[in-house]
Amino acid sequence: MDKGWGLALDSDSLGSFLLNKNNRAQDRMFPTGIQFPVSLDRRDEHAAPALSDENRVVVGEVDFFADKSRLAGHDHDDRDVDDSQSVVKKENSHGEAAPRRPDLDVNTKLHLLTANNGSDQSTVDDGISSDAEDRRAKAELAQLQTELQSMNSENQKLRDMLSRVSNNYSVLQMHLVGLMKQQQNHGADSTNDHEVVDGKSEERKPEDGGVVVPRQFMDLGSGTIAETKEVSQSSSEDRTISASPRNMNNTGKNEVVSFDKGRDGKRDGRDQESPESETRGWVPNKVSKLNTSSTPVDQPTAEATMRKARVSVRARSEAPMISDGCQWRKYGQKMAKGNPCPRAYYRCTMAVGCPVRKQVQRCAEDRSILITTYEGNHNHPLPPAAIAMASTTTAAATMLLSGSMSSADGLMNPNLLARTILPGSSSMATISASAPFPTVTLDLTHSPNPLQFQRNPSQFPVHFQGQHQTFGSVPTPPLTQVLGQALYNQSKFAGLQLSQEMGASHIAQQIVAAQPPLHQAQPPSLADTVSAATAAITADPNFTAALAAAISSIINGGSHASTATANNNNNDSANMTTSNSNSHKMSSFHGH
DNA sequence: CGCGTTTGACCAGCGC
DNA sequence: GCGCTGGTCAAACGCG
Repeated sequence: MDKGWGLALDSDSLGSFLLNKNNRAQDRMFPTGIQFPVSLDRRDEHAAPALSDENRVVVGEVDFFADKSRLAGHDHDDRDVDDSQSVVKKENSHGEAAPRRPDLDVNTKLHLLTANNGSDQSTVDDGISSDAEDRRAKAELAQLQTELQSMNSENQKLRDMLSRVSNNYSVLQMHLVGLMKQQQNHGADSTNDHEVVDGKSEERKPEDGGVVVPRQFMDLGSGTIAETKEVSQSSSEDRTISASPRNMNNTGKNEVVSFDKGRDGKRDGRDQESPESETRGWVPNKVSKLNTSSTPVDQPTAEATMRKARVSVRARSEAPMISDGCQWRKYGQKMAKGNPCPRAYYRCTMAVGCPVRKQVQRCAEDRSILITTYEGNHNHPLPPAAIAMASTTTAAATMLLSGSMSSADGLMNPNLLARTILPGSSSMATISASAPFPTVTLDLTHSPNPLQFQRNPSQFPVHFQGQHQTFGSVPTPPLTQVLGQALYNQSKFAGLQLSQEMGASHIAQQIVAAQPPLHQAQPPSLADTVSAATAAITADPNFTAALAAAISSIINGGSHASTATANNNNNDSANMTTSNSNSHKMSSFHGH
């Protein structure tokens, strides 16, 4: 993480900007001091505190067009100023601008992007107004009004959703504090009781990362999100639950069972006898005793459901396996149906009992594509770089999944979430309604031209159909595009409304631009943080899987950034193996 | 010798 | 009930 923070802002690439309901939404989202989880653990002076009132200007409820209109009122030396003004004037001429508020004047330096911004910029200043132009203008106005209404509707839904998420988060956070206090109280007679597996106490080694983090904390989300969902399990739940029978006893009741009770007697015996058994806490199939003592009896059901969520990364790689900063041990290989390439199974060995698994398989259609699927939450600290990167994406992932997690019908009503994340997105229906687990797929295999990358965010669809969610068609450089989506979601999470028509870098830049110049002298803002993260992340190939892991973390319930994993597509397994010569030593984190 | 991989066996879920 | 499939286990093996 020695990369510079510089973010090259290309003013020419600035797209439209929809600034909306900044603080108001933020206040609703994070009451009682809960901050927007975007702060990057960069341990860096540039790392901004989370989005907070102290660091944000109160922009208030700003109409999209009014906001853009404000651009005209500011002088700046950006070379796009004339175009922006032109557009603004035109928009004002339509009477769509909301009342201007001097205190909200923010010079975003944005080149406004509307459906017709490429052609109408000269139609105002020159004073020429033909009938054809009037008709076109009216049509545009109608279109814009429709879009505005749509956006407002989406915003409202989003705010409601975020409000629920925030409330849940607040409640669960307090619950966590209580649980941790309970754990401390029990610490004397049951040291590391949450780490006792099969009657054996796991050893926490400093090599894990220097910080001993209780698994309880690492599994925070698992439990908390499970709580939020425990009332909502239905038919799909049955599917998932049945897929995790080892969580249940033979009666199928939601009783908490210890690890060594989950499987049949034969397996139990093996697990108990095997010296490795304690390292095989395959959590998705086994319920932690931690939760036994700290959560409602029926929680394991929901938790088991959530743990089944997966994150899949599709990337082109000739290497047999992409290294991601974690240590993996192969424990199996199978021939999967419909694919001549074997599927390899790995488990994380960075810490004793880490439940994370991943599967690696080449795509049957294109064997240059390596599909890596992650499942589970790490129960150990990860390299700081991974944490930092994951922090950037956690909010996006939270937003990504908030609809599922915060509402009883989340998983059953994915369309709402789809509209929320990317309203209007209609392409690339990659769903597998039959998908056994909720899955987020990062498709990093597409390589459209750079212009598309810059200008066409439709290359970055997000889909929430069925229980399968996809970041699809991420172009080259894919990481930047992934970042763009993350930032897009993040911006929504923060109350900003950015145009879905923007490209990845646009979003990052506009988040930066959204920060009022007057506040530049203040401590790093969200924008600074994001821009810094943008610079670092877009240059860092580890980001991809960091995002994937972050999303996985959220899906599986771990809202903590440290659940993230970072991938580096450039390393092969040999490299990883070498770096893993010490089983307790973190593998090298390339690029940091 | 320790550690990781290979590989056949085993198990559970699911569909027919 | 049976077969298929995915996932995991663990002994055998290889490597440094």
